Amino acid sequence: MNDDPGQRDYRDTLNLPKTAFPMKADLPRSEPERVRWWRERGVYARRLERNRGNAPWILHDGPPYANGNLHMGHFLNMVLKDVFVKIALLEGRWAEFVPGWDMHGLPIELETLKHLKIKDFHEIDPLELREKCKERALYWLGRQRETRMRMGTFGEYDRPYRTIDPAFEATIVEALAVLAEKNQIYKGLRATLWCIHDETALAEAEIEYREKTSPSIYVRFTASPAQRAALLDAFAPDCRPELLEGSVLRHAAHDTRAAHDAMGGLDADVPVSVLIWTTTPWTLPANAAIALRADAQYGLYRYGDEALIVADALAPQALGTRFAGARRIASASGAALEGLAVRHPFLDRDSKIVLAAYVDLETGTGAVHTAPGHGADDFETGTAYGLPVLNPVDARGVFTAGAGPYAGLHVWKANPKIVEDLRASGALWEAFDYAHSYPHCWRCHNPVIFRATAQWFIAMDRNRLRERAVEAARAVAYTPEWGENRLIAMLENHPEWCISRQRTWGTPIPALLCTTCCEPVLDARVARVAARRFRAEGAGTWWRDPVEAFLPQGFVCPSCGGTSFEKEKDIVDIWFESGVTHLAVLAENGLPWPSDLVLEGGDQYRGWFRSSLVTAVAIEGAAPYKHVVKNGWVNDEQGRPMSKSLGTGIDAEDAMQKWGADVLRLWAASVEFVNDVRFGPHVAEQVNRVYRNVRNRVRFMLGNLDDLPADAIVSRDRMEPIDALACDVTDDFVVRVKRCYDGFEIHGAYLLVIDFESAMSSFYLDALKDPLYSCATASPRRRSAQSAVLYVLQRFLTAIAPVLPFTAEEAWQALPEGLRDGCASVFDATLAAGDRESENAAERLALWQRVRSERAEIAASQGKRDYELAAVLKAAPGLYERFFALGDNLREALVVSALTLERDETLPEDGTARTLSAAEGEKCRRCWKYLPLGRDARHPAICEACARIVRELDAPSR
RNA sequence: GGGCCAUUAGCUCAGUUGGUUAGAGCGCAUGCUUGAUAAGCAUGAGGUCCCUGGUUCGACCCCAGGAUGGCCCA
Repeated sequence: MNDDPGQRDYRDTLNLPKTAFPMKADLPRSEPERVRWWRERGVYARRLERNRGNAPWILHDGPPYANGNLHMGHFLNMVLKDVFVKIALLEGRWAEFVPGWDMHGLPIELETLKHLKIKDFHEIDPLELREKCKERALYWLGRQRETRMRMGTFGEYDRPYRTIDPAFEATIVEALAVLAEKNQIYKGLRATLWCIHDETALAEAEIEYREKTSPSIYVRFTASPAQRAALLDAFAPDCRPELLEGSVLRHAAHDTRAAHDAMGGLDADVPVSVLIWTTTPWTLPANAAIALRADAQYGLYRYGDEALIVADALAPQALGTRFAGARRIASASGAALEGLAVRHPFLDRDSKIVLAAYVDLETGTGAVHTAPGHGADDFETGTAYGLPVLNPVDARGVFTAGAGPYAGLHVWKANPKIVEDLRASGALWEAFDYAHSYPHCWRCHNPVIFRATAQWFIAMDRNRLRERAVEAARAVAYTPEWGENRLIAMLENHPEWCISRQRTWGTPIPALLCTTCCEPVLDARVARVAARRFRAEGAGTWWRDPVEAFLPQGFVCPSCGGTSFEKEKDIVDIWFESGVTHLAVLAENGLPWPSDLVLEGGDQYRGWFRSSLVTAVAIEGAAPYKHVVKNGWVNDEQGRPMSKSLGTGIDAEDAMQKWGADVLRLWAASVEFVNDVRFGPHVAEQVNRVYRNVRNRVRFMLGNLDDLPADAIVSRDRMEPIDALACDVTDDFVVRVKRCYDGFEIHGAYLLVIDFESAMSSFYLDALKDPLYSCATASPRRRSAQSAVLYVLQRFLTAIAPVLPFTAEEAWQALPEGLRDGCASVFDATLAAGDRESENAAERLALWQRVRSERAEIAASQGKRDYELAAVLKAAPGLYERFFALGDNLREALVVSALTLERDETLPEDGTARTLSAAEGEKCRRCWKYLPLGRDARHPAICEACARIVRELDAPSR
């Protein structure tokens, strides 16, 4: 210890920050503890209970699929949902959140089969397979549930909804009953997307498009002699003069006789063919027609010893190198050729010439090979023209006897064989490999085929369902706004919804087959019996119990009156299951219907947003949600999609282990989530630094509140002017953050938070260090400052709590108990600005800004800094009054040792002028300001104010 | 091939109805501080606002075409 009073170290007489809130967060370790802490205390449940009775606000969870670990895409979506739920809770609304899981379906069934090392699912008893699938789904649900809670999300995790619950399965079947009653569901033969690997029909939402190389072939469909004559009759000779001989013909161009003359070179032995293009040779056995476009011009092209019919627009492309040697001798519109026919290239069958709107003039020949059994468009054309629906392919993709010489061959193996045969027979014009995007099964990733089978469909065009769905969609709000058009396009452009699947792991469609008349029966009464049984004992009863158990008293076949039935084996599409969560979850929990918000990735416009809307409109007559918010895709740091197969996917659990959930949650706020976003180690590190910023500033505030007794808190109207201003600024911050939150603008709130805390730190808190450190502990100046810091911190923590729940709670718990406003958790607090009169608020904020900019000017001045300076500040009259009212707070805020404020009428309105000079006196060893020192001989190195404080402290305690 | 979305500093993003010198945070460089210290403060460098045309007195902003990336659809 130094006895020289001039050398005394006054550090221990200051009020330096002190807090248990560590600078280093160690989130990966502390967060799981906090999750338990919240659960043990029932923080979410308590807050929800307190809000019950207030206005409800329900975010309805679209169920993630219970298969595999959660990745950053899940993280983004789940955290965003949680942020909105927490905002609503903090604003006092009844925001019960029931998380859910989609647990039936092919991926789990396939994974389970793989697990059991079973190749063909027909080999295992359905009930046994279902039991195994259930175990598997529950396993994944358990893991995902843990991960989801680890993210810091709140919700009813003890009673999530699960599509495998008996009550849920019953709801699904009840929904089918209602649809059956409303005549909204039917079984029909249609060309549906079919996976030959998984042996089931697929919905459009289960398709992904990938690159595939297919044989691209141009094939002649040659006319028989009689067909040839009819075709030539329909053609008019080309009237371009350079191709015609003699003006007479030009004038008689539309006379068929003249036409024949013009085609005089076409001897009877010159074959005439329609040239078609296809990339699916295997569908040729099912060809029934060739579709042309009514308004397109088709030319009859003479090449060598044959004549070919192709669309003029495509002739150069279709005829390729041989186009130059071809001569166009006649033309006809597509419409003129309707109803004619040519021969199938290898089967004893005609192929009829028909018209279809979808024939394009971009690729191919303008003459489209049409097989109603193997294409959706083809099927419609077939229906319109009464063409046979040929489907010579079985469930595994093997040709049946109907395919003639190709029976027994797998479709993909048949492709080269058919091409080879066509070449041998001379029907092939051209063949090459063609890379294009082709539909694949999104479960097994194999290419799918179109195959006509009998399936159950939701009839979109009965009862105006499609139109009503569009109308309902128009009544919904969207973020982004173009989501409305997107969703409506999905409703309008899609055919009937195929809801049946030929698998085991799902909810059975309670349909019967009448053994008398062989008609399928889906009857609401039967479905309701099934629903009752499902509710009581699960859907397994459909496989376990005899058909009689599902027949209502006196049930007979509606078609023939028969009384003998078999159960159908189809299960329902999982999109239908998740599409009725609004019925199973909202109603069953006593929550309002429709929900206020749904929030999913953009792929759900075609998925859950659509399926939910369709079932809701069909059953309830309205949309099941009020607002649709879409979040973007999570790509890697180069903007490329993350993919499991490329190993670029990032597991949410791993990321949380590395950076902590709060850092990642801050990332979610730092990006514009509506757009596609990027994530990777560099991005995470950047956000991590921002996080540390926030954390340290919170820590600083906590450090200065450690000794503030609750009864020393100064109310806002008795605070010093600058402190009251800080509260005003904080109120403004809260109001603006709330406005962002209420508009789902998390990123906007993030920007406000960054702006607010950095301004607070560099301006207010920085200037406040002197009063906080060097004023007497319990002095009015210091208590006022502390009270403002408390006010700022409480609001700040409440405002960031939705995004940074772990950190906000940790900081809240680090507050001295008396300073928590009676809130045991930050989630007991209310997100609201103070109730102070907002009168003159704008003026007060302007004053704050004005002081800030004066401070910035002084800080930027070269040479001297901080307390080395004394300032003379001249201000125009109006401003002078406002500055004057701040008293010594103005000097503090400008961080100078001395300030002279002068009124100057010559300055323009609101103008100021500064004169800076070296402060007189010497640096006080205690407060570091430059002041006259040594008035107290016992403390020669400190200023008078400090000396007074030190004397007080040095005095023997009473 | 079609529809939609995005493109502003190395990174994440602001940019009000078209109007002087396009901003913030992080990073980087330099300095200060060592009583927020693996922190805090200040200053600075860094931009062909994706490109090309057009409208306009004036365009990051409006229009047209194109490029790149993403999603969805065929």
